[in-house]
Amino acid sequence: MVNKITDDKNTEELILLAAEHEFMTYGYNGAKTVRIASSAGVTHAMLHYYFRTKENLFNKVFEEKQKLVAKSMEVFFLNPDLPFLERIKAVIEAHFDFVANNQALPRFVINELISNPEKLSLFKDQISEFVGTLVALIQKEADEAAKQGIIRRVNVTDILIDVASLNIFPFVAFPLLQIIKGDCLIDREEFIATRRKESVEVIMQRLKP
Amino acid sequence: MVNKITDDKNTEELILLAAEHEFMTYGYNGAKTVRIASSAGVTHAMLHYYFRTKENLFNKVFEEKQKLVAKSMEVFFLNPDLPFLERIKAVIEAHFDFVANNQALPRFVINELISNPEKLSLFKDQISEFVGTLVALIQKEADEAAKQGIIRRVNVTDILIDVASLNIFPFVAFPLLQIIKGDCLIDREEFIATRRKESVEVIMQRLKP
DNA sequence: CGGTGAGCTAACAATATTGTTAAACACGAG
DNA sequence: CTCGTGTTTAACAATATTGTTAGCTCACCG
Repeated sequence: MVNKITDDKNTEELILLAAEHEFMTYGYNGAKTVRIASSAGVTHAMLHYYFRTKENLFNKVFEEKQKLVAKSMEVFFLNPDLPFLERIKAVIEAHFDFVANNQALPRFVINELISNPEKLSLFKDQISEFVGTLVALIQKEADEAAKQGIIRRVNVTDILIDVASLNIFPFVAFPLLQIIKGDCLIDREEFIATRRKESVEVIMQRLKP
Repeated sequence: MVNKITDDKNTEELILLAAEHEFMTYGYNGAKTVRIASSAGVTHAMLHYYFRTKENLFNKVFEEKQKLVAKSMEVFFLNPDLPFLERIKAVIEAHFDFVANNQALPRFVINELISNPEKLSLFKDQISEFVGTLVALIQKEADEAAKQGIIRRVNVTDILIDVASLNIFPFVAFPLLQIIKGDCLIDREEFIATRRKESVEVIMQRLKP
C-alpha cells in the first residue's frame, strides 16, 4: 500500500459512511450489515472487527445525528441584535435551511427515538435543560415585544411547534406531496423556495397583533 | 368447539388485528411473524396457512390503511353550504380530528411508501385524479372568496400543505415535543385541544386579506 | 357410520442475517 | 532479518426469521 495511514482511516471511515447512508435510508431494522460492508467496499468481517456489533455501529451513527438535531436548535439564538420580527424571520429561515440541508434527518431520528424509548429518555436528559431555558428566554422576549405592540401576545411553545411542523413536515412527506402537486411535476428547488417563504409568512401573520 | 363459524372468522381476524398492531408499531422490517402469531394467540403456522407470506399479510393491512388515508381527504368536501371561512374552519377541524383518532397512521404510511417506491406510484395512481380535482375545486372557491374580499388571494396547494403539516406533525413528533414542554408533563388531551385550536387560528390568520 | 375437508398443530426445512475464528498479510521497530 | 502488532480475508458458526409439511381433530354430510 502506498499510504498506510490514509488507508487505515479509510476503512473505518468508509464503513461509517456506508452505515450512515444505510441506516438513514432503511432504518435500524431495514439496514443489513452485509449491504453496509459491500457498499463500503470492505469484507463483512471488517465491520465486526471495527465495530463489534450492528447495534454498536448504529449507535455511532445515531449519536452524531442526535448531536446534529441538538445543534439545529442553536439557530434560535441567532441575531440577538436584530429587531424582534426580523430576528424571528431570520431564525425561521435558518432553521428551514438546516432542515433542507438534512432532509432525511428528522424522519430518521423521530423513527428511531419512537422505537427506542430508552434512547428517547437519554436524548431528553441531554437537551431538556437547554430547551427549557431557550423557550423561557424567547417567551420573555416575546412578552416584551407584545407589550410594545410589535406582536400579539403568544405562547412561544405553540409557535415553536408551528415552526417545526411547517419546516419539517414538507420534507418528511415530500414523496406524498408530489401527488398533491400531481399534474405539474415539481422542481425540487422551486418547492423548497416556496415552502421557505410560506413558513416565514405563515408565522409572521400569526404573530401580527 | 361450540361455535365453529365464529371461531373460524376469529382466527383469521385475530391474526389480522395482531398484524395491524405489529406493523403499525414496528414497520414492515421491524415486524416479526412469530410475534404476530403469538400476540394473536395462534400458532405460527396458522399465519402462513391463512396468509401464505409475511408480505401478503402486510399488504392486507397496508391496503386498509391506504384507503383510510384516501378517505381522510374526503373531509375537504364537507359543509359545502357554509360561508367560506366557516367551512374552512370546519374542514381543518375535521381533518385534525381524523388524525387525532389515527395518530399512528401518518408515520406508518409515509414510512412504508418511502421505502417502497413501487407502492408509492400505485398509491399515486389511485388518488392523484381525485386530489387533482379536489385542489382545482377548492382553488376556484378560494379565488371566488378572494374576489369578494373575504380572504387573501392564495395558492391552495400551499395552504393544504400548511394544514397537513400543522395537523400531522405534532402527532408524529409527539414524543419529542414532550421534551420541549419539558418541565410540565403534558396532559395529552390538553395538548390535542391546544393544537386543534392553533391549527385553525394559524390558517385563519394566513387567509386574512 | 365412514369419509371428507377445513382448521389446526408440532416438528421440521430453508434462508437470511449476524457474529466469530484461524490463518494470512503488511509493515515498522528492534 | 524477524518479531510483534494491527489489519484483512475466507470460511465457518450461531441465531433469527420465514416458510413448509405430514398428519391430527372434528364438525358435517351423504
